[in-house]
Amino acid sequence: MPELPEVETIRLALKNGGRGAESILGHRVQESCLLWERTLAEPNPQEFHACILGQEITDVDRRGKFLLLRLSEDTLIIHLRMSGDLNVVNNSEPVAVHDRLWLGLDGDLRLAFNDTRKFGRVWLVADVVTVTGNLGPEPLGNGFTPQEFHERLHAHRRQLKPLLLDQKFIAGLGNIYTDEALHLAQLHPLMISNTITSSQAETLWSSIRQVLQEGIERQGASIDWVYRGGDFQNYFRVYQRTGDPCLNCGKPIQRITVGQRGTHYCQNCQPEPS
DNA sequence: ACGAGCGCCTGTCGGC
DNA sequence: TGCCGACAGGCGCTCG
Repeated sequence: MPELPEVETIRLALKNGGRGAESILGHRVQESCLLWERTLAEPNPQEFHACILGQEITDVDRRGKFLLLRLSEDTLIIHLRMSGDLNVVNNSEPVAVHDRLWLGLDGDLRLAFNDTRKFGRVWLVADVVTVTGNLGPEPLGNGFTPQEFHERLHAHRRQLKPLLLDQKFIAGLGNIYTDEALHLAQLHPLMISNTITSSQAETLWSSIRQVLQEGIERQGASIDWVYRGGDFQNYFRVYQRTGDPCLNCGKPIQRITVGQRGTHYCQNCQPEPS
């Protein structure tokens, strides 16, 4: 479910309070409970329990779609994958149906990792880079320039859509924001990356940043049965708008499958590559 | 180097 | 009503 803007929204809520809960900063882990074994990628459950007890949560960062909970000694890394979410509740509340891992914190709080589809993963590591080391540039970071982006596009000969979804190429984009960025840049999802001009690359660069910023400002998108509180879904240009009029030209939005992912675009505004 | 197919999981929705 | 397939915001793996 969550892409960069949704993960960022969750990060800010954990760090500063929000989404109906208080900040987890400064709280100490007093208890841990793993309810679905495969949720914990590293280390093993015994070591995880022994290591995390007593550590204080000092900060909450993000790298791509990974949440980084900085603890006194280690970092708790969380990837929400398709259906994951993090909830801060009073410890007296019952454990929720799809909670897979929860941490009891001092101050009567519980941080619960809820994940219906069980695709999410959690790591407790000393060195974050062992998990996030292969990620591409952070699209909203200062180091991400149009020139470097153009060079990176030309270093591959791949369709734009699967390339933008590749976290090693750029970190944080998922199916929604990729379709939105390509439509804003007026580039066809099947266009081959090394045929892009420098001005097209710059347009795509700014489109990616624009849709991600919009998503963050709207506190992410809420779709299906999972509700996040954001309302970016009301501002989609193409995603899940198959057959609806393009907001630019009025022609119906098309849906094709690219790399097993539903892909939405406008035939008129995003012409087929020759 | 690249794309296709599949596995991992649970839930919802539309068609019959 | 029930059943059944398609589909879902992700990603790692194998294979050709």
